[in-house]
Amino acid sequence: MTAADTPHPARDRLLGTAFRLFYAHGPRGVGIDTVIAESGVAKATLYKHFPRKDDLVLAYLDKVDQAWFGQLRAAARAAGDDPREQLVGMFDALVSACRREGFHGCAFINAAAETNAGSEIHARTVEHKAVVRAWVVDLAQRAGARDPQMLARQITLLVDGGLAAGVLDADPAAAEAAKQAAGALVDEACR
Amino acid sequence: MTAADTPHPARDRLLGTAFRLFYAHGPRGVGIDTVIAESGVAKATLYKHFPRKDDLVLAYLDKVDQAWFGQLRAAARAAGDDPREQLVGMFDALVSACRREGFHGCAFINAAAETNAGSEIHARTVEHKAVVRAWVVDLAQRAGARDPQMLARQITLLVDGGLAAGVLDADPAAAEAAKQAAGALVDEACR
DNA sequence: AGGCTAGCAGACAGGTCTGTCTGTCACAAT
DNA sequence: ATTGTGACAGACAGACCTGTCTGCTAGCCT
Repeated sequence: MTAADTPHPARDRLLGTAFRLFYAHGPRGVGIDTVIAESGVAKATLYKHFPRKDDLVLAYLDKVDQAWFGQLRAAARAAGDDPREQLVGMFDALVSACRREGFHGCAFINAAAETNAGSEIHARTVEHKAVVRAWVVDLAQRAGARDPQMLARQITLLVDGGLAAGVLDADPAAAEAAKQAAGALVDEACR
Repeated sequence: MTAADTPHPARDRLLGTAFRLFYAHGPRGVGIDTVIAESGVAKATLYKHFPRKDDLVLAYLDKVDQAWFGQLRAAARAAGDDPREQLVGMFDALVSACRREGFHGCAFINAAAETNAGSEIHARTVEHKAVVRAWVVDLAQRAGARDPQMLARQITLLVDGGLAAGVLDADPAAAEAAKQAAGALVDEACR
């Protein structure tokens, strides 16, 4: 077993390190030199896989998207089959995220905050939020909400608020409050 | 009338320019050279008033705090004397903020996103959010909420969510959804 | 055996950033 | 009139950041 485990071990190491560092300090707060030093990869190798730093940032955001969206769906699924329960249950992902060591809010919002609107990073963030909201709209429809668009917006607002609060102090109480609010709003919208 | 209008005209010009630039691009995205060029102030003058760049950033955040908190209170007051109405009315500040040209989310969250936890800027942000929440807790108490702490947290979550969404697309629909959600939560909490 | 690919190591250029320092000017108050 | 102060102008050092380039090593496939 030499190095055929994955097609590109160095690439994976880079992405893993970038994930950790970018999330902790923000993409702009981490230099390329730090990434290569901590991942033990040569600079030329990095630039072969990711020609510009932004390409690495975008790959990082894709990784975050998969991870976070996955957690959200898993938490919803764990709440049962009723879409109404799922809309509330997804907040368990927020609660556990707040408890996780090193939680620092939403990687997308943090990244978007330090880029000019119109950048690729900005666009990718908007896209991510749109995908999540579309999923919530679907849940809201199946839950029988009178105005699924409105309910979905309110739910995602609560999620984003909880994530934003997490940049400051990762207080699980805020996440619990969001969950309770979601419950009330879902009841209201389906009554 | 020479230059005795204000004690320090250059300082005011610096702060005004910093406010505009820091809010648009994030403190880390704006160099000192840009600030002095756009405000027409000498570098030495800047460093006399603000020994470190962070001091300028903190002064900027104080300015934001006054402005935003003022808008929030004004919107609440405009909604009438009933604390219940005020809890909902404050969201009009969010709605108009979203409509304003160049709206770019919450300056505090954006600033905090690009600093390591533990920095002065981070602390100032936490403080700001605590002050706002304390004010909302007071309103919730006077509104007769069963659990004022909980309601206040939910209201501030919605505000922060709306502000965070504003980093991406300043959609007034999100702010309106937040306002409606606040109404439902207030009703629920005071029933 | 020979060539190809992936990767390591590190120098280098060109730019930008913060913060310091020197020197000059204008005005106001003593 | 002289002295002090607030401000302007800009050079400078030292650090850091991105992205390029040159060499070298080791395994794999033909």
